[in-house]
Amino acid sequence: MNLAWHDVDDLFAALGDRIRLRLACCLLAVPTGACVCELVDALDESQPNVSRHLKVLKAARLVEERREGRWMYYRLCQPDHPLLDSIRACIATVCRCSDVQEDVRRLRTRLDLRRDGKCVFGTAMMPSRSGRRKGGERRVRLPLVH
Amino acid sequence: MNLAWHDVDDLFAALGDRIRLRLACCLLAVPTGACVCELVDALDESQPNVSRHLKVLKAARLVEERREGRWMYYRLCQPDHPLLDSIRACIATVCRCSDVQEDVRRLRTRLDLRRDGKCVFGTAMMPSRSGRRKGGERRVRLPLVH
DNA sequence: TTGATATATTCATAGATTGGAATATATGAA
DNA sequence: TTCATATATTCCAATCTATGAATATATCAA
Repeated sequence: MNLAWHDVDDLFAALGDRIRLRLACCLLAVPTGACVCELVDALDESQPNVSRHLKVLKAARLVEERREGRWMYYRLCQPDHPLLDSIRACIATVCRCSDVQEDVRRLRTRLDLRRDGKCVFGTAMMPSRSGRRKGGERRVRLPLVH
Repeated sequence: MNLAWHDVDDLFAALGDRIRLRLACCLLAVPTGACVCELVDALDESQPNVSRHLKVLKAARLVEERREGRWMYYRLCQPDHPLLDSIRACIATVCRCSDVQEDVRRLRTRLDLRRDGKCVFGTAMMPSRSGRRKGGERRVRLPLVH
């Protein structure tokens, strides 16, 4: 199979951003996918920003999305090209060898809040590192029971 | 070994540009390195541009340089980290599966002009695809005999 | 020294990228 | 319908990136 230049450098450019690389590592750690608010809490970045960066990853065909009610789940695409296998190996190495471990740990904690394997909370359920959320108090919200 | 974010996304960003990816592929094909003018002819890009992009690759610690007389030879760094092995695998796949083959072919043709394994010509020894060089005629220059 | 030449850098500028703030959209529940 | 909420988008300003053109630097030869 022949790759267009267009696709190839977009692939690397997509990973050439800290936030997107962190997202990719998180998604590699959760093969079935994570929803936006879970990723927002894992990275402690704003929701619009996470959403934007996920869009870039999607445009590069690194991730795919599926809607489930109000939640959008993103996961890494299945590698359908040797290059994607190599890219995946890179992401795995970054996962192993960098401080992205913290993000993954926060993500796992967040995933513990799921009910029946599904996200039932919005964002702002995690203690913030950066004090981004004003007031600082954790919003208390009851889980939606389906 | 732990990687700083700084290093990691710079690495991907360095490859997130068409010209730099083409350069990386060319250098993978010539492990002992190629000089700037050979790469200029292989890619048919301007010398300042090739020089600039090589600088970015160097800053990302993907390539290293050595001077030999008037010529600067660039080559891929030896992988000293698992991530660099993975990155190399990516570049190799791109080499195999994309139209960078044309660049590598032109580079090999250019390398045939070497004497004793060293570059003895400047740029503009190759027929131009894009008609970038005004006049269009190939500059005739005698090789320097050392 | 002077001249030729391989490479690097500077300058200017067009275009792309980033991210905060605000807003829009989409879905589900009541 | 109306409200709540998960996600996406738009607007905007700041910043970064890419590249042509011109120039500077470095090396070698004479």
